[in-house]
Amino acid sequence: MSFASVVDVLSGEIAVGSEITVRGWVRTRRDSKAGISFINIHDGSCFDAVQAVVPSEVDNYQSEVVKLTTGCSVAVTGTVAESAGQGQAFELQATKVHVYGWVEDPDTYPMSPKRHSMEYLREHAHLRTRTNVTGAVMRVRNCLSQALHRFFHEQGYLWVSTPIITASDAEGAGEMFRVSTLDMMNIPKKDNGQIDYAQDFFGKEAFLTVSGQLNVESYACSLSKVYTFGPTFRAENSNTSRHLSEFWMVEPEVAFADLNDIAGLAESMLKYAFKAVLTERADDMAFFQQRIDSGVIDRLQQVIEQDFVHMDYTDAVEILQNCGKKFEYPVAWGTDLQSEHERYLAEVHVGAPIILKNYPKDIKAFYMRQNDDGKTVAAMDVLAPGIGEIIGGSAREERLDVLDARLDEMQLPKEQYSWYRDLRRYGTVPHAGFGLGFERLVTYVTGMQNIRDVIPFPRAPKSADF
RNA sequence: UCCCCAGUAGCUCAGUUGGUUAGAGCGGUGGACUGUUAAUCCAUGUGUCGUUGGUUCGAAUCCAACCUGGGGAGCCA
Repeated sequence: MSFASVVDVLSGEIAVGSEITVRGWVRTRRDSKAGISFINIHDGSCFDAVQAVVPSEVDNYQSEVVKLTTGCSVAVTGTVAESAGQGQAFELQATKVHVYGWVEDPDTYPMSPKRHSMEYLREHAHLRTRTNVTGAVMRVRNCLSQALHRFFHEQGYLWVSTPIITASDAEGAGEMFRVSTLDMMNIPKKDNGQIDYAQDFFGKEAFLTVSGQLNVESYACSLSKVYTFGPTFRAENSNTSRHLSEFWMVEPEVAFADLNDIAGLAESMLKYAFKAVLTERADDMAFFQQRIDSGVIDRLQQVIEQDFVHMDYTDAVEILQNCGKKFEYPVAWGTDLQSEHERYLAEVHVGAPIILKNYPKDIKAFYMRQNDDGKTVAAMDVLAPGIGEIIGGSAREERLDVLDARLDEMQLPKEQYSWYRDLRRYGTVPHAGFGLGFERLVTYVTGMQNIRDVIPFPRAPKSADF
């Protein structure tokens, strides 16, 4: 007798007639007065639960088996058999049922076998892991994560773990969380009344990172092809279905690459990940298609088959101005595109992900490489229908004189970027990279509406429970 | 942070032009039936009506503030 996962039983990997033990949680129990009970057991190894057929001859049938409710944890021993009923190819003919843990009060067990709203599940984030939807999301999330690592590994990229704590408050990508061990009730002050950060843990102000990009550029300028994949923090007071205070980001950075190179990288990376999900998590994707978003599989299939549409910002502005649609905000060259504009381009004009390139320099970050026209920078955004920006990237300014001029123009302190400038002083090379919001990718792939439902324990303004 | 909406049973919601005893479905429980599978059928219980304050003879209902959640916007990934 050996232990087996539900997936091993249902996939037919275990020979009919084998005696095994399956361990997991009860999803439903149905009794037949003919003297048997059907118990569906899930263990997270796949979407479906395995059906255990328990005859009344089992020792604890009356005392325990018929009292099992949704959520109880059990080990069921029996033989694998071809199912006599509809709905599954294989099942478990039980000879022994061991109960690990009961559900205190079935009436108030939060994950009762009925439809729950996503908001309700979020408020029970420690138990929503038992549900179909959260299980499916987490398996797809894992699949995407593994696929991305595999993709970069196969392409010869090194995974570089950039620091989560940073002393630079000038990364320029948003509000940051402070990291400090100072006693908040007794903050040390300098003579001039300002806080004396010299007494803090790092001897200076420290924060949680908003991006690994600047750090990983240093590794790209020596190891050539690198990427980061780790948590990122934004203290923005963003209350939307596509923002988190703590999220994961994938940031490849490539030496000797230009904007078109990384646009191509983004495209092949996404296609690789989508293919992996469709082949490896067909069971979960079928569920999303059926219950969450009826177009989700076709959409991924189309993205895989079609070439991404590339468009210059300047051309996009022209299309928006001439499309005849009335927007709440006017479209003008030099201003950032609004959500409604991005949505029109991705959802109506193209109907698929679109790569927008070469934005006006004044609305983009200091490190983006200036184009020869003097007006634009080599930046790109990948916009996905329904979500908006899923990837943002650029060629990096590798010319020290141009970078310095830009720092001056934006009144950024050069001292704080001394090590970043060194990369341009010593053997500089053209390089480029982008950042992929991992949870936004999971949202797109699953068809889920809210980003808070595709990360195990979401952190957002006024929300850090569990 | 701004705009809009919501908060009533374990869950999803209905109700209320202010007035005695607060409603349904699902879930739970008990039973019937059945190789069942979101089973079906019968029976059955459940409520500080988000919090605090105000108006009133009387508030779950009207008003105010606050809290929480949702949708949209901004910021971005």
